Amino acid sequence: SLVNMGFSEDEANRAIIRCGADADICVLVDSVSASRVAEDCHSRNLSDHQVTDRCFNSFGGRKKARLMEESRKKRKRYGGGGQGNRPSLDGSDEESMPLPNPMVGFNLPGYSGSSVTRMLSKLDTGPPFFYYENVARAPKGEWAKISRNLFDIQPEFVDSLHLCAAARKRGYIHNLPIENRSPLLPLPPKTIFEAFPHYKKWWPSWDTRTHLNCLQTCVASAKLTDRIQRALVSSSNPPPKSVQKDVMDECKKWNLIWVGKNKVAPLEPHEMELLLGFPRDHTRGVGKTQRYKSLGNSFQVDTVAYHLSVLRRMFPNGVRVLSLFTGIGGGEVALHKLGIHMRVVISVEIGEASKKIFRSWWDQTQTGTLIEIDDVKSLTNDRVASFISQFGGFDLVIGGSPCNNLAGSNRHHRDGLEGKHSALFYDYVRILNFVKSTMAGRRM
DNA sequence: AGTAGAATGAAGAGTGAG
DNA sequence: CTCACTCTTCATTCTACT
Repeated sequence: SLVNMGFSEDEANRAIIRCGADADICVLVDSVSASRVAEDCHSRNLSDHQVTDRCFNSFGGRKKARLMEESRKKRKRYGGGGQGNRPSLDGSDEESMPLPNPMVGFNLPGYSGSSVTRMLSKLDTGPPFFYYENVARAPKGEWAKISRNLFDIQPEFVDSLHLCAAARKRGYIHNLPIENRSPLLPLPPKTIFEAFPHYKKWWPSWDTRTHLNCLQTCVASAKLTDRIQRALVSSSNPPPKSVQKDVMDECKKWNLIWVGKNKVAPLEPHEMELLLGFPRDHTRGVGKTQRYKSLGNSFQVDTVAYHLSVLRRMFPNGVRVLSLFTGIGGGEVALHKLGIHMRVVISVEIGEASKKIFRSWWDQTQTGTLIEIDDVKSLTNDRVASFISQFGGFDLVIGGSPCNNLAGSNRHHRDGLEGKHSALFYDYVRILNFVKSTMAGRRM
């Protein structure tokens, strides 16, 4: 089982020796986790100054002054409560919801211990637990609006670049505990070269990227990469600064990698799967365009799994999940890789390709009950109520609502939360509130 | 009906000099 | 503090072509 969950045979054996052959799978996973974290800290202290700096030394000089200033503002905005969960009540302040720098959320593996504590009101702690996700850089004021609709809980902004080799700036609002989180193991490759060592030989010294930019839904055309290749072949080595700049601009814009002499190319779908924490070929079976699209719209599994890891101790017998906007199942893959059994998943997803991908993964890996629903609009409160009585409630309501009208890449209809697609957020709110009130009424 | 290619910037945040 | 500048961004729409 441990090997199937992605641990090495060696690690599994050591854990079994430590804990005994009849130990619970959760105990074994914890054991491997602990030893990996210990190892990771050890090696980092010796070699990785960059991370160490960010960890411990980033509060000096001007940065400190700025952070102090930030926290002053925050205290003012949040009424001096110190926990940062409740906005001020006067409503006179503008809707500022500053993004943290570095964007590491409440805490991340390898970034010292839990740096933040928070207190949630009893009304907010559930059941059920809920987990909401969307792009961090939404238009101004939109995250304040999202937060207002989700019990004024402060978003946790994380750039997955701190956990894997590609950037992914996202905001998460959830009512999960934030202490005693544990990362998915093995830890994902943290740099481009760790993820793709075989490309190192083609990587020019003047391309200093260590991380990729955000994986999006479209990729560069072969004609573009051809043009770049021709430009490089017909210039000196190394090329003049102007050519370098043009090439680098395209590489960053389109997330290109060096796959041959003077040859760049977009990531293959299976390489995106790797970066996002999915099993290889997870999205295989649909057209390439669909694979790119659904991967670009997906969770970064390791990031989500880190947040969800606290559920493992709380639900040793598995969880009942209401999964809205399931997509290719990033949340479910995270739970599975954490070793958390899914007794029930009600999955709402409208995309045919995504549904096919998710169903195929489920059939291969899961034994629980899966119920699929096409449209979130057709999941009426009555239907939710009948699911609640059928399964006795939900333990987790999870989903990232459509980002189309929030995302910076959208030139045409970046209309904010009220946009055609992104307005489905309010169905997430509707359903979550209904589940909460129904379960509270039945004292589940 | 589906795919590939190309064109379509603004918005915010961060940075560093002055 | 201002100001100029750099950087990044879960995308949409139209066209040409199988």
